[in-house]
Amino acid sequence: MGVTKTEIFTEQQNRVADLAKAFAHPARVAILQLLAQKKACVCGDLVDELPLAQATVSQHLKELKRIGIIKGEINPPRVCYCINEVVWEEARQTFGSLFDIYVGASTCC
Amino acid sequence: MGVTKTEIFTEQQNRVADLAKAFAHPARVAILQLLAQKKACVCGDLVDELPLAQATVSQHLKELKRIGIIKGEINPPRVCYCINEVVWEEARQTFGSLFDIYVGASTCC
DNA sequence: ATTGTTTATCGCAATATTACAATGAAAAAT
DNA sequence: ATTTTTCATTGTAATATTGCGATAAACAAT
Repeated sequence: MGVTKTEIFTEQQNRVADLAKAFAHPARVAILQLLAQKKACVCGDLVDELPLAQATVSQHLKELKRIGIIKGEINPPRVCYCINEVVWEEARQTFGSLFDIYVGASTCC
Repeated sequence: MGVTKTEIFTEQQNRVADLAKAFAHPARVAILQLLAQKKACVCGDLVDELPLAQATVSQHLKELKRIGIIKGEINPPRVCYCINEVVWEEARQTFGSLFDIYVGASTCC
């Protein structure tokens, strides 16, 4: 039905899924790469760097802000975006330990 | 339009997005955790472990196979699933270097 | 007050995803 | 041959996502 049954999974599983969603679209990967590569905040010129309409970029930014992995600081008339260091580290840790639960050496297949 | 413009992004960005999709739904996270925790392949009892219908689980498995992160070996009447070690490592590397491009210490925000 | 600049939001259209019942397919077991 | 078991696929329904034009909002500068 397009409706995910979040209530039947653990908090951790839902959080992993949400963090993964931040990277689950090439446009958002591109945005995050742009933000991560700069030391300073990127003030709005994301639209110029991406082959997408301003409304579309704004929507992806909104989703990234919902997840928490970026921050937006209003600096009228611009808005400056940057990586949220805390959540970025949370994501690094989360995926790090996730990948570590598989130790390799399957006995079959 | 619900249609991602894959052609306007790099191969790498599209691959990251695809790998992230494997983890972008709590049911798939649960499946991957189950498979990763076992040494041996899991032969079909995934449906019993998950609060989802058999058809739904099968659909998620199909998506994970498309991405390549799991393998399915037919062993009639069962099918044994396991992590694809190569792609699992690819994902680990991919996300590892992705998280490393951000060095922290933003000068603003 | 008006204009210009920048970003967010709304509304719409199209496609994608999620979920499941029902059915089909494939092979072992009876 | 029929039944049973297991998994995939099909069909259907509902919700989510993606994309963009148009518009609104917020503020600076004139």
